[in-house]
Amino acid sequence: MYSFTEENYLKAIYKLSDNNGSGVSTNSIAENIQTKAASVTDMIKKLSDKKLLKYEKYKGVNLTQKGKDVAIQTIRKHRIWEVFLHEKLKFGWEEVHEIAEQLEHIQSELLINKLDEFLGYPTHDPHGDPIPGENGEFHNNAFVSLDTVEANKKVILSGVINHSVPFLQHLKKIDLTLGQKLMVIEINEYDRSLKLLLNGKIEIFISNEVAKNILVK
Amino acid sequence: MYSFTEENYLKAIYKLSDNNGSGVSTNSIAENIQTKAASVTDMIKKLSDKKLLKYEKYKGVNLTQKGKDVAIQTIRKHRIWEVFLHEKLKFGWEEVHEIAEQLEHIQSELLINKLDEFLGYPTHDPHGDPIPGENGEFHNNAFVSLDTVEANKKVILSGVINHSVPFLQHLKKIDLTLGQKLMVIEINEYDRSLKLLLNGKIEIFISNEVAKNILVK
DNA sequence: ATATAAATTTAGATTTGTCTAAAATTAATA
DNA sequence: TATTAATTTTAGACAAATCTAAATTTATAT
Ligand SMILES: [Mn+2]
Ligand SMILES: [Mn+2]
Ligand SMILES: [Mn+2]
Ligand SMILES: [Mn+2]
Repeated sequence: MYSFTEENYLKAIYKLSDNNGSGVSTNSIAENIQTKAASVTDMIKKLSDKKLLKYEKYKGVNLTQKGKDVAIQTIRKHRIWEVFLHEKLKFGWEEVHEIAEQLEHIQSELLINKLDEFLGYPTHDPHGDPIPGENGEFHNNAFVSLDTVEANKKVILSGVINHSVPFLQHLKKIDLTLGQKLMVIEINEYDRSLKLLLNGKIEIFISNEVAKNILVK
Repeated sequence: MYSFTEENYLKAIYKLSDNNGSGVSTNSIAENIQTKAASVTDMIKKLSDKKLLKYEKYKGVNLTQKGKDVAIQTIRKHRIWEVFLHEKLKFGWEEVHEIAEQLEHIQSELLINKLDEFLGYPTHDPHGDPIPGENGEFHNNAFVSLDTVEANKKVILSGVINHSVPFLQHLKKIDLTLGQKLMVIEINEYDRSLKLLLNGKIEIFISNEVAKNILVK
C-alpha cells in the first residue's frame, strides 16, 4: 500500500506532532529522518496529494486521520516485532530497535495479528512504550520519571525516555531493566543524584541525568 | 548490502541454473521475475559490474561464487522464515511463501541465526525444501516423485514440486500434508492415477498429474 | 544459403526518492 | 523598521529500477 519511505515519513511526523495543531516543520522532519529539507518538501507534497497530511507552504504539516492511522499501524508493527525479538529471540533491549525498523514495513495484516497472538497480546514493547491495538487505540502510560519520585517509595522500572543504544546498554549493565523493583533511598541535594535499592537488596548510585530518563510506576 | 531487487535477481538466476555452465537466458529470468527482457539486461550489467555474475552479450549469465553465496543466503532466510510462519504462527503451507518473499530481505545475520536457533535448526521448510546451512552447505534431498513409487510400499510425503497456492490448498484439503504416511495400493494402467492408503486407514484417489508433483521418501 | 522468426540489446522515457545550489519567505535582531 | 539570519521552497540533476519501441544478433526453416 505505502512505501517504506512514506511510512517512515508518516511515523516521523506523527512522533514530532504535539497535537497542538502547531504544524511539524520541514527541518525537524529532515533532522529526524536523516535527510535534507529539500527532500522533505518533495515528499510532503506527495503525501499531501495522497491526503495523508495537510500542507501549507512555509507553515509545516499536520497529519490527517488517514495519515495518523498509517503512522500508528507502523508503530504497532514496530513494537510488536520488538517484543518478538526480545522475548523470543533473546535480543537485548538495545538491539531490537534497528531490526524492527526493517520489520515494521512487512506488509501483511494477518502476519502482525498472528504474531500479536503468538506473543500473548503484549501491551508494551521492551522499552515500556505502549503497543497500539488493532484499531489504533492507545492506552496511555501514566509513568513518571524517576527523578521526581520521593524517597522510600517502592516503584517499578516501566520505561525509558532516552532510547539510545549506549543509554540502554548502561542501564542493563547496572541491572536497571524493565520490571526491576526499586526504591529511592537517598537524594543528594547537591546534584540530585540518587541512591537506589534494587529488589530490597543491592544499593546503586545513579546521576540525575540517568534518573530523568527512567520512567517508573 | 544488496537491494531487494538485486537479491531477487540472484535468487531467480540461481534457481534457473542447471550447473551445466549453459548460461541462464535473459528471457527466462524476465519470465521468472515478472519483468521485461530489457529490464533484465540492464540489471545483468549492474550485477556483472559488481562481480556477482559473468555476462557475455547474447550468451546468458552464470553466477560467480559471490553471486551464488548471496542467492543461497537469501534462500536460507526465505525458508527459515517459512518455518517460523508455519510452525509458530500457524500459517498454512500455501500462505507462507508470499510473506517470506518479503522477510527474506531483512538484513541481519544475527537475526536469522537466532531465529534458526529458536526454531531448533530446522533442516527443511514447510514444502520439504532443504534449508542451507550458515555457510551455504546444501544437503540434497533424495526424494522421489510419487508417480514412480511401486505399489504396497510405505512412504512419507516429504516435499512438493509444484509450489502453487491452488496445488498446496488441494493437497491440504485431501489430507496430503508434509509428513503424511501413505502407501500406493493401486495404479490404474489407463491414466496412471493412483489409489492411496493414508495412515493405513483412509483410501483416496489422486490423478497422475498430482502424483507427479508429490515427493516422498 | 537466404529469409523469417525469436531472442536480446540499445535508445530514450518514466517513476521514486534523493541531492546541491539558488531563490523566496519568515524569523530574529540591531 | 531595516538588516541579517534561518528556514523553506524551487530548479535542475542524479541514481535505481522499470518500461516501450526500435535495432541488432542468433536461431530456425525453407
Ligand atoms: Mn524502536
Ligand atoms: Mn521500543
Ligand atoms: Mn517459498
Ligand atoms: Mn518453501
